[in-house]
Amino acid sequence: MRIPFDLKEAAALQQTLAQRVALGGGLQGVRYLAALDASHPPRFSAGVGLSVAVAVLWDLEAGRVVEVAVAQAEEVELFPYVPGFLSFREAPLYLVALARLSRSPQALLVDGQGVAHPRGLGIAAHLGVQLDLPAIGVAKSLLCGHPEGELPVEAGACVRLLMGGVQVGWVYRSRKGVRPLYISPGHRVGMEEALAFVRTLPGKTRLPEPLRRAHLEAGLARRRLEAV
DNA sequence: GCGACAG
DNA sequence: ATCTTGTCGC
Repeated sequence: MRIPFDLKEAAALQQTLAQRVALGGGLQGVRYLAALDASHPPRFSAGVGLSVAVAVLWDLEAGRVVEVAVAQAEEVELFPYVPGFLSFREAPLYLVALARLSRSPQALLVDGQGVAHPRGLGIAAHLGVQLDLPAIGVAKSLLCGHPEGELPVEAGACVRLLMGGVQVGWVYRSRKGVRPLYISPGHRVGMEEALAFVRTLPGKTRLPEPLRRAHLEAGLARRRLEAV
């Protein structure tokens, strides 16, 4: 993956890649899913600190984690975090982690936005297009867009996420009373299908189990690597 | 110019 | 993203 020199070039690259995003299709037939999440060192640990990305291979049929692959890098070597350009910071690490899995996943579940992005290329869309795999973005907070109305407090409730009048994703209440999740297709999956798929995932907490596990593994791996 | 702003 | 125990609420 080519890392841009500046945001102007990065934005241009996103606009080009966004044209390759294919929206539509379901995930029937998919058994192995890769859940992606990353962990970065605290701000105040200026200078040194490792960033870690993990790819948790989840067996949808067995309903369990079958493998965990890790990729690391010095945080200072990574592209800085800038809202709207997250993929340039984390995607390179995800690509390494995915390559280390003994089996290739058939779809991706990424911690971040899919097409619910200023230029239509959130990290889930970027990875999906680059790997040509079905991908769905599951973000814990909103980057852009406006919820179409009030989201009911009940578990399972959802409202459309709009940008300029067009739907780019969903605001989804996974559990009763919890803050919503922002679901958007990344590549090779439809709007309805993306939400339907996330709803089929197991989990008793706000995040679907595969992503919750990825989040835990990323944090554990980072501290485990910095300890030595 | 002002507000918004994934991880 | 990360630092963090107990504690309030369903």
